[in-house]
Amino acid sequence: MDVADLPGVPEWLPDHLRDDGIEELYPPQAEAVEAGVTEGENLVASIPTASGKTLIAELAMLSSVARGGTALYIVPLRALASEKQADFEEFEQYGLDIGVSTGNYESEGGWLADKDIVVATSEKVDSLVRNDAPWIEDLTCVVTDEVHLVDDGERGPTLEVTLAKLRRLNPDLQTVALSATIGNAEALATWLDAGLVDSDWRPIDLQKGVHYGQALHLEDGSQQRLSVQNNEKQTAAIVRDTLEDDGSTLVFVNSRRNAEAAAGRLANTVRPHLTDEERAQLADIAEEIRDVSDTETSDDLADAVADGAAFHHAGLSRGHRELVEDAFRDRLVKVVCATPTLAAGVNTPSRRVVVRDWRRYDGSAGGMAPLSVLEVHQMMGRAGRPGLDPYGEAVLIASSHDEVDELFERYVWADPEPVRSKLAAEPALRTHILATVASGFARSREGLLEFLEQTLYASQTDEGGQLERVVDDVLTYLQRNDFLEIEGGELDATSLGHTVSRLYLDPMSAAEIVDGLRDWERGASDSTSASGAPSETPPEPPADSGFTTASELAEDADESADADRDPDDISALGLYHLVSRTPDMYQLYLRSGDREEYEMELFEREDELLGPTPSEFEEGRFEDWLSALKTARLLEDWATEVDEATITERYGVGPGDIRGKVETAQWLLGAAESLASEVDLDAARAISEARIRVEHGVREELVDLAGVRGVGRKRARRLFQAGITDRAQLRDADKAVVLAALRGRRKTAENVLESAGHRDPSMEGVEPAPDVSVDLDDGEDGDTNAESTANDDQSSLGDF
DNA sequence: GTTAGATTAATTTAGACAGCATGTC
DNA sequence: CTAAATTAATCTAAC
Repeated sequence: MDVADLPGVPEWLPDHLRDDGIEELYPPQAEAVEAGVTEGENLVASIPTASGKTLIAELAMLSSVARGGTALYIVPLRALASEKQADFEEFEQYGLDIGVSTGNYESEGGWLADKDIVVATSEKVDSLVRNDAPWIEDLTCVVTDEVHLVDDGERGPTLEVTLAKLRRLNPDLQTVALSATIGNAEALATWLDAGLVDSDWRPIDLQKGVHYGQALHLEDGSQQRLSVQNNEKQTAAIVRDTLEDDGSTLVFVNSRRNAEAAAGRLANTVRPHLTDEERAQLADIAEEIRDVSDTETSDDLADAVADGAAFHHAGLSRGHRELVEDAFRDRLVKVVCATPTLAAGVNTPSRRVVVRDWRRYDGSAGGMAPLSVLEVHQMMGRAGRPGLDPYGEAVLIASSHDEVDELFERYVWADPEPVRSKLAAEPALRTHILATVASGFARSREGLLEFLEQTLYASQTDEGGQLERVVDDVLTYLQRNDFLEIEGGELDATSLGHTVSRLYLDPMSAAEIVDGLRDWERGASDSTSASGAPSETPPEPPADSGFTTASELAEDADESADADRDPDDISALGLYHLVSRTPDMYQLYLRSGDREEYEMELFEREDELLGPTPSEFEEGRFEDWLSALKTARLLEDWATEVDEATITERYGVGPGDIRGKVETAQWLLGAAESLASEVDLDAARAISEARIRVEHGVREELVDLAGVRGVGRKRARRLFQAGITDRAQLRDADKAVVLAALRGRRKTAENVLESAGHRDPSMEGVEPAPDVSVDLDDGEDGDTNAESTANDDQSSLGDF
């Protein structure tokens, strides 16, 4: 189909596409147009990655906007949100306004209602619906990227429920859903009353194959000789073979450690193939990587990158990931060894893809479980860069002759599994039922069931029995914990329930937080193994309404516990532990030896924790309590300025993990603050301080300084040591002292003074004061070596 | 008694969304 | 219903 023949699109679009070198639509795109995407029709497109999904989305959104509407593009990852934003900003030259909204980033330039196209994560959309964002009703077109994720047990239900809500709020809404190739695309189409484009077409050829021995067996029956020399591994042989053809390779492995080890080994394979020019550029990138953070992970990565190899996993910080992705796209880095981060993440195509490990540890499966066909196909789909490579090849590695056949059967020739709704699970419904009632989508049990009829789950099952049972269990739970009231068949969210729903908390997290805080105020301190019934659910609040009531005061007398404790005495550790044991925080793994270590720690600091310690005989709960303590300790270390390298080593995590924990803690502490005032508990001040400290990673005395833009934990500490102890002093500070404290970096010093509001931030002609020491004496308590870091880079996590 | 090397046992294991309210002399 | 790659611990044999 010629781009000139597109019905319903803005008149500038054909020329714009031609400027991009697009004269003809790809076949699946043409099918989509024939099915009416540009004319407001619903559509499900189940097509391979890199076969032009983005253009289908753009055609739908642009034509909808041309008719005077507003479009929403839903993505599963924040990184994808910014990638799509960059794509769509091309249209700003035609007067379109693009907005982004995710948990940690909101695009500037005013209200989302003024935007023509908004990109957001599914959770953010859900949250906006819960908070009655008015522009939701103006939407005319919603595009969902990677809809096959409705199959995901944790996050799938959110997407499912959110789509159902959007469609219910606005029956005329055009719904376009983009999916990887899946087994049952027609089920999705039925659910969404949509036309279907289901195609395997790809713009460049993809050959799947299996390597074994000295040969690469391809799916078309042919074989390529691909010999393994001396001691090298199969993967190395494939990488070498690709390099000889001047191509790059993406290797998927099943653990972080494997990714790092493989990258280290493959560096030796790549090194001899680099030109001097490439070596020099790679050395620069390696330096940038070292500058991102001062940890072992960072060093290892830099070493590999200097040789043209890299690893990529969630333990890397954002900066690391971006440097690796960019260097790989620029073809400087020739091999990336990655965990699944790269399979689902941003677009990083490669000539060849190697799926080295096809089994991955899965606790719930009791060992190594084979990856799903869908997941392996997603990885393989990264092979072949449109316009750059003549073809793509995706290779599985077999270690025996039998395995060759098994891999062909299991993955090469296999169809992806059907997608199935995971909505009928209690944790998912706990959250979504509360939200559905709180935002008025349903006011009775029947209304609730009727609403749930509009989900994929309902369209995939015949008997509603299972769903009804779970709904009733959840309603009971929500009522018992005072999130919902049920009166004469009428459902109503309590004020607490409304707050919880708007804060986007799992009700169970909210219950844990409220109970913990209340427990502290009651001063119930005879905690050891005194917990009551060994039930999974947290203790119930009093049956009558309200929380701080006379009945509780009476309880105090009963227990003859300590007098009420001062909420200001709640320690940061106590609060970090409280939010860490919540289902919204994903826990750190307890390694061997950790158990004893944190049992000791628990013994010493039990008084600081909120709520009764579970008995050691309640295996699961006690373990959770300990691993929450480990997480809490990590957060406490961060908030006492312990060096990043020390933390990564002490807890066996990467710099990216610290960031993740800190971010989650920030969010949950913010929510805890709101909850505390909601239920009239007086802990807001203590919570707020703990939150700000973990946000900036500083001790109490630096909180003010670290609030200045451009000042993170390290610079704040240096300024403090130089005698500048707060923002006001910084504003009127002696420039020589500031410059010395910032290790003579003029530009940095100017920026800092400017954001502090200094009347004359210019550093021209200023010399660093000689008597200012700039050595960081890390915030260690002396139990481990505290090495001071050599560079001045900010490990502040708050850049966004 | 020491130590290099071999054998065995234990340990570890992917990823990542969300609140709120903005700032200045 | 299921594993594999490291790493730590232990053992062995030669000196």
